[in-house]
Amino acid sequence: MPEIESNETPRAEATRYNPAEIEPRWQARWDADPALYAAEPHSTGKPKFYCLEMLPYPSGQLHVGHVRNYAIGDALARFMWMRGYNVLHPMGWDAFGLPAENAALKNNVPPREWTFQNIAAMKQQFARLGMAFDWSNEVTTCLPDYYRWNQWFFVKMFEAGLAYRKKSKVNWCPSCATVLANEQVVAGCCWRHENTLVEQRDLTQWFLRITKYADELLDGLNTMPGWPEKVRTMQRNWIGRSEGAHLDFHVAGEADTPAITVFTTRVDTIFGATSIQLAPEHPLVKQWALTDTSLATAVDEMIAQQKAARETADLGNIDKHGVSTGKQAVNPFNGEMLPIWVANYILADYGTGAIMSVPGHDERDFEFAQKYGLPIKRVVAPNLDTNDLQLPYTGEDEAVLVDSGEWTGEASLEAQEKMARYAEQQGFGKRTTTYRLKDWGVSRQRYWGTPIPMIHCPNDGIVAVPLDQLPVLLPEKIEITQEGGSPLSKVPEFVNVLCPRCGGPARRETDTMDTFVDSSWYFYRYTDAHNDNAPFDSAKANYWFPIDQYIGGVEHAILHLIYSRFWTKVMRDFGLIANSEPATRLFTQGMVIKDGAKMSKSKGNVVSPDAMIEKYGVDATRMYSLFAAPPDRDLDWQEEGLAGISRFLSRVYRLTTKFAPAIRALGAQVQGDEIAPVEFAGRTPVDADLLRLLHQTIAKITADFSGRWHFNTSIAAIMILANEVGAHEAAIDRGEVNPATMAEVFRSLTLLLAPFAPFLAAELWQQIGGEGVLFRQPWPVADENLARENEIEIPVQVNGKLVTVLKVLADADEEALKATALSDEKVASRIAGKTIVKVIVVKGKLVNLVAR
RNA sequence: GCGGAAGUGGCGAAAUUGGCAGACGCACCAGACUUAGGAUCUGGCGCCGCAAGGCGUAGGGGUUCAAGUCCCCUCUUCCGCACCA
Repeated sequence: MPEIESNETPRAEATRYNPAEIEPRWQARWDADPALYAAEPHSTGKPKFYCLEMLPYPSGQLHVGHVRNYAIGDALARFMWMRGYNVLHPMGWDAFGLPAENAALKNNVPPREWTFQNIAAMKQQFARLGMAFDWSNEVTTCLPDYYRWNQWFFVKMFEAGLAYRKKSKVNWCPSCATVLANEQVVAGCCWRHENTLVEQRDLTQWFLRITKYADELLDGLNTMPGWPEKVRTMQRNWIGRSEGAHLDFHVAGEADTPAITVFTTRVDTIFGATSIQLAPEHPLVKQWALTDTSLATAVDEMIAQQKAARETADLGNIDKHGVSTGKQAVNPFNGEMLPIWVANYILADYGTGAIMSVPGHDERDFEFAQKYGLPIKRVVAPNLDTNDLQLPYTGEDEAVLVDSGEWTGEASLEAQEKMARYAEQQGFGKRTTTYRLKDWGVSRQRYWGTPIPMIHCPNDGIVAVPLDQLPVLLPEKIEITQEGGSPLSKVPEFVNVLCPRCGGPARRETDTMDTFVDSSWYFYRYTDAHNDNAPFDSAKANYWFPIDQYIGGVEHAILHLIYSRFWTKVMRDFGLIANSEPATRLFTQGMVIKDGAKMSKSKGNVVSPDAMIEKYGVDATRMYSLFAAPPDRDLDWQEEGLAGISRFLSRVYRLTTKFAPAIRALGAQVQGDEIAPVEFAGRTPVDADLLRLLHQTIAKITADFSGRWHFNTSIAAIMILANEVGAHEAAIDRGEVNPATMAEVFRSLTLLLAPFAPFLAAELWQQIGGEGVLFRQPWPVADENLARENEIEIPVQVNGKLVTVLKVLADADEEALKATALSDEKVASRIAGKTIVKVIVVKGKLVNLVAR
């Protein structure tokens, strides 16, 4: 029983909205029926709808951002059920990762135990929040029955040449004590440690050949209108395709030295090249530095300075400087001698780490040439007669070549193609495409991740663990320490194995996989999570895929969302699935902020959903997260607003429960969707008003779900409807409303509320005598005839300024509107003494009189 | 620097196509009920003005009978990328 305050009247008790009593009661009922939200067999003939929210990391606590994310997805899933779809709405845990190891260090609890405790706690929270998840295909990525398929994919990729090992410069986070992928470096710092600068280390690591799919990943973006343009743009920029050419410049007088290959997108400007610039890390620079101590010193300084700049996260603003090597290279197009320099603005890991410097037509080269007095030539101009052209001029679309030998007069864009072709014919060049995207480094020197299923054999080299020997289990007994290096390397029984090929002693790979591997394909596993023979059954995946709606934070625009697109393409090429893209529609919800700032423990502005739930209930908390802002925008959490939602729900509760006995008494009339038809003639004006607004509201909310997802206005519309019902409360009391109208209004109001306030809606559904599970009831259908207004208000303007608002019949034609407007007193006084030169009448919209 | 999004009352926001700017909610003000109110209900609430009326969607210009919405310029904020040749 609800707690009753000492001096409240019994009547108040009976009508009081008490979510603390209602919500746990319904939660218990739903928990007792695990099949409630389960997807149906594929044979039902219903259209399928795969509704997916990004799975959480089991930190142990849901925050209000989660509540918002899952409130959006849950509302959509419930709506789609009510619209008759077969909905898949699963959930799981992105359960590998560093926090579990940190917790182990701090609290001396094994990562596995910590993780499962957190999962249990968060699952409770999900249940308390009334999230309609189908747990029958729960995925927990740290369990062997999941990660064995990571290993399976890894071996398959290794066999297909998509997973490989190489030594390279990698990002190293000292706080994580592990390597990071390029995608995990944000502004020079670790994505998990905003203040920890990432170091560069030379290590041998495993990579996945995502660059093989660079073109497809890029071009596919054009076929994905259901993804936000922002995300597609970010991915385009990240992939960074540039078409250009490699050109070889021979070093003058050094026949034994290999030619310097530069990458350029502007072959057409080669007659304007006045130097060659090498990255400090370029192999030739290293070679020359061996015999040139001043060069060596200068280059070392440059590298040190770059490192320092990286530490202030100020790499882009570093002053350009360089040093001449004293060598010269030959321009293959005209034989000119170009001095070879080393410059700090040349990136070693983009293109070839060497460029031809064209100061006349590149801003960076211009800045550098000015500083060091290198010649600046003009070889491209908007037209042949341009003499006073300001350099650098970087245009190319409508530009022509000047002072470029036999190429003079060619259009810039055509010359790029022709000159590259010429270079190919002459053997000193090749047309090339360069990408910013690099292969995905997946090795992590950590414990709590998927063991990479590879074996290092002294005889056979690198050997994959045979598929039938998977999974390679992560050892349970391990001491987590803060020392560097892979923790697994300190577990002899893990490391020491026999080579699967020769049977001799060998060593297991001790690195684990990046946790983004886990999340790259988890949503396929949801379609068949208990499969012991394959990652999933293709028929099942092909039924559900692509995901119809994917919902998550924009922070994954590049990381997870590019990796999972890559993984999808790989699985397609392996013949496992038919789709090339994982999700038809992607929705990125805004952040939840507080007092204008991102919530963080250090700022002390974190809002706990538990506290909100305790005070206002789940329904109010969920509904507020949808009401306070459109879901794609940032939401500033204001508790006062939540109180407002709570008041609204109380009003709905009071009104509905007040009339519930009468509605129940109508008995069969309210069953299913069999509402007794309300005859036009027998309807009172109040009936007509209520039904009109009801059907307008149904139409609006239905449109919101299929369109812009502005649930803030959907909820506002429900409030307007409820307020209108409340305004007619006395009329209903007096019997001025047809009981069938009242029944329809309350019944539909409850159904409309179901996606947003599931607990209250379920309670009210029961109270008004609704049968069956609320979320499987058909969504109400708007009746255009009932929704139609017969009288509307039309603004009348004179010279574009509002003069009055007239009530007219909705179907009044233009002549009638004009006549009504002209006969109005206010209008007449406004146009007195003037001549009407023009009358603009927009039927159903307005009348504007132009008078002089 | 480049790319993207945005800028509307005291606050969160609304305004599918150019057509009554500020729906809905918060806060606030007044009143009712009340021993009491951080409950509930009623009314008010962009700014200036007693009013009539005027002004008003970051600022400036333009197109139009009509502009928050379309075009040009400027400013500010947030996000992403950041020497990508």
